[in-house]
Amino acid sequence: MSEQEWAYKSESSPGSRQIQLWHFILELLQKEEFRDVIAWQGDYGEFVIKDPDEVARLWGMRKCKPHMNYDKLSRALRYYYNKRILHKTKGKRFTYKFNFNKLILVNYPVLDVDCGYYGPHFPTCEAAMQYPRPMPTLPSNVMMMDGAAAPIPPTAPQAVPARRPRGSVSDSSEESAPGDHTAEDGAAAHARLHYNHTMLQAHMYDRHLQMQEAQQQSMFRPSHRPPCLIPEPLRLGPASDPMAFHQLPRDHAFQPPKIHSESLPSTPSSLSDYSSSPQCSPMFDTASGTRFSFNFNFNTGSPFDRKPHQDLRSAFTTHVRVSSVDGEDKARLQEVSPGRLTIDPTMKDGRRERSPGRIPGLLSPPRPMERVRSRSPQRFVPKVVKTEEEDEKYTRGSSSQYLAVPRLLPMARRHSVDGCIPSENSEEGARDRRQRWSVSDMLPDTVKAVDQESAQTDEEGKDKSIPIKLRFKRKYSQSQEQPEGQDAPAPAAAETARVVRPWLDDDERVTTVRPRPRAFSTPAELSNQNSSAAQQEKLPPTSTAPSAASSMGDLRREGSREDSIQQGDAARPRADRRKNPHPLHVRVKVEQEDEPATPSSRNLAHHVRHYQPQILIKEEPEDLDDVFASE
DNA sequence: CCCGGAATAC
DNA sequence: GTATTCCGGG
Repeated sequence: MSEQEWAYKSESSPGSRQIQLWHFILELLQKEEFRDVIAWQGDYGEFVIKDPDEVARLWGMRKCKPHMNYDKLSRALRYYYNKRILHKTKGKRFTYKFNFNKLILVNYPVLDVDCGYYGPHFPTCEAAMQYPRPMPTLPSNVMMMDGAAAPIPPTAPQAVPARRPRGSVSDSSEESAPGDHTAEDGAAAHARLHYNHTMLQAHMYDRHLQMQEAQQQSMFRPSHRPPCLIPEPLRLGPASDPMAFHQLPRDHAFQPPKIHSESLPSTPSSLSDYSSSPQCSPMFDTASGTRFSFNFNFNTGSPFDRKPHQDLRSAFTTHVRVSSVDGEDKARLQEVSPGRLTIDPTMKDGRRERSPGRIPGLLSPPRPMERVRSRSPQRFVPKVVKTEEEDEKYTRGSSSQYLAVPRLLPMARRHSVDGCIPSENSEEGARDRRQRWSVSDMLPDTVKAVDQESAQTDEEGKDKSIPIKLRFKRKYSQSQEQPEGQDAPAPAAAETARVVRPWLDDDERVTTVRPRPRAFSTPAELSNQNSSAAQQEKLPPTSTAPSAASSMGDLRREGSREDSIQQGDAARPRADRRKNPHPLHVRVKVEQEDEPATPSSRNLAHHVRHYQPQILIKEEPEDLDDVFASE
C-alpha cells in the first residue's frame, strides 16, 4: 500500500477514494513550482490562487475532469466552508484560508512526522525542531477526541538527517529536488514516536506500533520513496513492540484499504506510484464511462509525476504538529489526570533526544518575522513570552479557570519561541495568538524546565494568595524535590512529569469522561464522527484485538469523582488501566463560532452532514479546584 | 467574483 | 460523502 493512501477517503465513502480538493490545494501549495499559480499568502493558512484557471486545470487533470474550471472548483471550495476546512478571505480575490487548527485532523490521519515543511506561518519552527513530534498516522478523530493519553511510544535509534532550512516561499532559493527525500528520511528517523493516542482508542495504539515499525522499516529500507505516511502493511511481532504496552493479536493489524479496481488501478504498485494518476487515462475511466483524451503531463515538474502526497504530507505535518500537539496535550492532560504522569519525549536510555537539525519549511511561507529570525535549530533558545492573555489570566486568578493537575510541572508561562510569536503589534491579533496556544505545549520539557527554574525563583516566598496555577507550579517544584511524599508515584527514571497547561483557554472547557472499557467497545461504535478509525481497523466484532471508543458514544460522562481520580493509576497494571480506565478530566476545546456555519439550509441533515463539529465533547466546565483544594 | 441551491455523478 | 455541473442572484 502506499503512503498516499491516507489522502484518499476510506472505503466508507465509496467512489470518493480520490484525492480531495483541499489535499490537492495543499499539494500545490507545497510545491514551489506552483508558487505562481497558488501560494500561501497573508494570514495563517491563507492562500491565494494566483492563476485560477491553471489551478482548475491542474485539478481537472487530477480528477480527470477536462472541463473543470475555476467556477466549478470554487464551488467545491465553497463546500468546504460548511465543513470548515476552508473559509473565504473576504475582500480578497481568489483568496481562501484553511482552518488548519480545526480541520486538518478531523478527517484525516495524522501524518507521521518529521517533514521539512512547517506550514504556512507555522509559529513554532524552532519549537518543533526542538521538540520533534513525529506523529504516526492516526485517525484525526483520535486527536479530536479527548479520551485519554497513551503512553508515549518509545524512542528508537536516531538518524535524523539534517534538513535544509526553508525560509519561505519568497525565500525559495533552494528547493528540494524531486529525488530529495531528506524529509522522508527524517520522518523515518523519527522512530522515536512519542505520540499520544487516546485510551479510548487504544486500538490506535496498536496501529501506532505498527506504523512505528513501518516507519522504522522504511527508514532503513533503501527506498526512494518517502517513508510512509501510512505505513505499508506490516506485521508487528511482539518483539518489536518497544513498549510492550500490550501484546495484542495483530492479526487485524491495520491494513490499508484495498484498492478497488473500479476506482483505482489495482496494480500492486499502482498506489505507490499513484502520482501518475494512471486511472486518469481513459482506459481506466471505466466508472464515468466518459471518453476523452487527456494529455497527462508526466514530465518532471508536473504535480502528477511525483508522489503526490509526499509534499502534501509535509504540508500537513506542520499543522499536524500543531494540532497533534494540541491533541496530545489534551491527551496528556487526561493521562495526567490526578495521580498520573505523562511521559515526556525522553529516550529510553534516559537521554533526551534533541532534534539535530530538522529544518523547517521547504515551501511554507513563514511569517515575515520568521524569515528574519535565526533558524539555527542548534542554537535554539527559548524566549519566554508572556502574552497579555496570559497575564490577564494570572491576574484574574479565577481558580475555576485553571485545570488542576497534580504533580504539575510548572508551566510557568506561556512559552514561545523566538521568531515564532507574532509581534505584539501584529495584525494577527488575539485569534492568531489563540491559535497558537499549543505552541508552548509542544516545547520540550527541557525548555519548560528553563522556565520552571525561573518560575521557582519567582515564586519563592510567595504565598497562597497567588493563583492556584502558581501554586501548582510550586507544588510541583516541591514534589520534585521530595517525590516520595506524594501520593502520585514518582516518575520513572526516564519519565518526567509533563507539563500541562494549568489553565484553560477561553475556548476550552474541562469535562470528565470515562473511557469505556476497551473490552466493551464495539467497532460499530467507532463509526460516529469519523469513520477513518473504524474503517481502517476493520475489526470484526469478534476480534481479539480490542477496539476502542472513538466517539462520544463511547464516553460515559461522569462527574468528578475524587475517589476515582485520586488513587492514581501508576500501581495498576497497564492492562488493567486500559480495561477499567479511570474517569478522565479532559480539556476540550469548545467550538468557537468564528465563522458560524449558518444552517440556513432547508435541509438540516444536509447541513449537519457538511458541518463536522470539531468538538466531540461539549460540556460545561467542571471546576476541579475542589479536588486539589486540599493542597 | 462570489454565493449557495439543486441535481447528479461517482 | 465529495465533488461536478448548472445556474440564478448579489
